[in-house]
Amino acid sequence: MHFERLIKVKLLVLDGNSILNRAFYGIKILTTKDGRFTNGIYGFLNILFSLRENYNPDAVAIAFDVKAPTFRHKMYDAYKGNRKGMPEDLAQQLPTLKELLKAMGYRLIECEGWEADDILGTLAKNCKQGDTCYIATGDRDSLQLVDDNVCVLLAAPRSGKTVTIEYDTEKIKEDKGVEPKKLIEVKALMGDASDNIPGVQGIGEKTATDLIKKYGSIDYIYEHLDALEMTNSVRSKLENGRDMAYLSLKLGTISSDAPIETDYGAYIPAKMDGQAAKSILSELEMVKFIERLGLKNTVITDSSVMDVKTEYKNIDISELISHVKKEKKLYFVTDSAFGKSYVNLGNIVTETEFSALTEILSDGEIEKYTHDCKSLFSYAMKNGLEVKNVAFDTLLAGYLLNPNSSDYSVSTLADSYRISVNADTDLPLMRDASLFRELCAKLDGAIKNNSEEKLLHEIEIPLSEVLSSMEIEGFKVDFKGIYEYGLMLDKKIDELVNTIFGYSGEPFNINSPKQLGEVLFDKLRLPAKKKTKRGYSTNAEVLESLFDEHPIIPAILEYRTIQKLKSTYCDGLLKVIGQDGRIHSTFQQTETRTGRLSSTEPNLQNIPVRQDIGKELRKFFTSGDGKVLIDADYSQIELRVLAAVADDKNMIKAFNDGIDIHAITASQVFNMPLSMVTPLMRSRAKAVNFGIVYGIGAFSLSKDINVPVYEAKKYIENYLNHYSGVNKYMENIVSEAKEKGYVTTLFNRRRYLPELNASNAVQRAFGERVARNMPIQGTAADIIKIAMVKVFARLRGENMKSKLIMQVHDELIIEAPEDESERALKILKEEMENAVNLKVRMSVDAHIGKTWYDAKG
DNA sequence: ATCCTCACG
DNA sequence: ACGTACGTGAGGATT
Repeated sequence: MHFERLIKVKLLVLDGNSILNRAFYGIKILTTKDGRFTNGIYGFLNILFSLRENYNPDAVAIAFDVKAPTFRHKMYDAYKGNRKGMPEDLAQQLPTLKELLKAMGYRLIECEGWEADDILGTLAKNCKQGDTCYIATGDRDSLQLVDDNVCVLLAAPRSGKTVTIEYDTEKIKEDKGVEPKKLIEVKALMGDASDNIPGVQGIGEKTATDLIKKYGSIDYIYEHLDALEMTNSVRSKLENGRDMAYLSLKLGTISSDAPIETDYGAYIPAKMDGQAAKSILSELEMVKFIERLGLKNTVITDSSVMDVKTEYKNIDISELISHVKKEKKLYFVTDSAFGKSYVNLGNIVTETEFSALTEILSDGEIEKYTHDCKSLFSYAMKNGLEVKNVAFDTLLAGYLLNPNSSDYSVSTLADSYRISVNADTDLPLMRDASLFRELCAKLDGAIKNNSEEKLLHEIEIPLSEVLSSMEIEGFKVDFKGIYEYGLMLDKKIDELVNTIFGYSGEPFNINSPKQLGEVLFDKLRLPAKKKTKRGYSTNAEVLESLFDEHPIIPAILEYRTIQKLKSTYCDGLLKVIGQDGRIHSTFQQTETRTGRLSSTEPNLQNIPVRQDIGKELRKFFTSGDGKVLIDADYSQIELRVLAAVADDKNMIKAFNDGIDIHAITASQVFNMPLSMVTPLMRSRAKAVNFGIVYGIGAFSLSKDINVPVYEAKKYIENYLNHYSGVNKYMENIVSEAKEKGYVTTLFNRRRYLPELNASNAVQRAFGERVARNMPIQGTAADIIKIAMVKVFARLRGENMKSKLIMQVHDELIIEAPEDESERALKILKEEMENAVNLKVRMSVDAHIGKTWYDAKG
């Protein structure tokens, strides 16, 4: 007896393997800290979630292939060898994905002897009147399944992301010119190389579509071949290709009789097993999805700030303070919540409360546990307070534990380090507090485990205070000067635009690489050298190679330079000058994967210097009245670090003897006495030195210094022969990285390198270069950070008014009252040179000037 | 949101 | 056959 279902069901069927494949190739690389690949799962979930949102299915079926191939696929294989298997990086992800989907309540379909598309076919075929079947797949083959109730959602890569395009009967007719059912007939005639469908030799898409449109089917065509109207050439191709046409038809037709449950009601999702799903997602470090499934810990988030504030009103401040004093610990999350003892700074209003806080913050006996101590230091500094004894910081710790991450919020850290809420209190605030305490303990353990305690407590935490001071001090600039410089640039831009339009014969947007490409390479017929995803490449390298080909090229190059100066620097900087006439950049301490700082809003670490016209800008970066700037930079810090970490005797000696390192390198690479080294040779050797630090390849070096690849290769070989310590280091560091999964700096800063396990050779090579470079760039970053902490302490300790105001990776700037300047310079140089004690001595050049332009020396 | 380009070390 | 040196941030165009 069969009862018709009363409720009509919208069923979403996913071709699991195909979607996973699309997702995998759509996302570059994504792994957990220990190097497990997760990009396929990540992309799959993104697609699944977006389908759920867009189509709101009542039921979901997810089909996966089971190894044993079907008859149809056996024929494939017989016809054209083995089909490509799944890459190892992806195959590893499959079992976890399945487990997760089950935990989410979905029913998976795996049917011995049947592939996923046959399952799709069967479910499509069984779509009952009134039901709707959506088929999500990346395989165009499935388009043949479309009918009035069946719609295919084709996943396709579109500019880096995977989007789904909806195909119903109309859309297919429009696109392909035939009904969905006829698609397979067309394909049987035209073939499909990517699917190993042979088709009829010599029949292409156009002819195939026309034939099927006219005659309806392959059967009909072959039954009436002699009588049908067509050219003799097509007729004879069809005659010769008869067997292939029928074979192709078989190969391309998706089965619809897989032995599976076909009642859509059976695929209505079960209740999610939240615990299981959450545990899998935490292992995958996919906090975003934990949130999307509503499984997130209820921790300190923006919404809970309100709770804190309302509850705070009932707290007796003096009780709180005496408690903190007794415990000797203050858990402190700025503008959010505290630990067992908690205070919200936003609520500190009365005088007694304020002074009480002063007392606690500056009490060195009381340990402060923070998340983002830089903002605490800033708050204190702006209010004339001092913060002593920051004992732990979860933001900095999270960064040190994995600098590859991009989200170090308390809630995310809590989820990725598997902190669960101890729900023994009904006060949400207490729950947050205990969670934060547990997070501190957990991260502290992890830091110790990695031997990163010194890095955290002696470098990063003290550095936070230095950075907060630098941000607050800011850099004085000459508003009027920048403005007028901008007017001058505007005039030049006008002239250049006229010149360029004169050559192009028509106005166009020079800033648009697309339009520029069309003008240069279509209209003016200049030879295009390179292509990008979106069209012709018009970058400086390409334009320079065309420099003498057409007078428009030099004009465009100059336009680009000036336009950049105007928009990024003049307009950009004017926007961010404060009321005090100073620019207060933000120094990001948890941004880079190597341990460097970065600078934002504005970025003051990329103010022009290499070209004269841009360098002018530095004349507008000045010191306050009665003050000067002291600019000090390390000479070749990265090469010195290389010499030290590689323990290369030759290079160490060269540096310690004070020899020009690029010149001596040239004499080695070109095998001649130092006195015979020409400037050209020196500059090439310099490029080799740089290249070595970056993990060099002969190809890139040859491009950089304009010599043949074999020549570049020879230079590198000579180099590594002479600097044998460097050679050994480069080999060892890569094998060590492969073994451990990460590399470290001299001060134990760590970077994980999941790329080293990639099956893709390009990604692996990248991982190897990073393995060679990060310990060098990172150690240099450690060194200047140590110097900053020391300089800051000296200036403060000696009650000087001089202040650190800038860092540009190997360069520090102090703003000093004129009468302190010589002393400040001495301190700066001394602390920088003696920040660390390596076998290679560090050398610093320092200059005093009224502007950055002058002080740079 | 992502790409392209280009500024810096 | 393909891509091609490490690390950043910002503006403008395009999707």
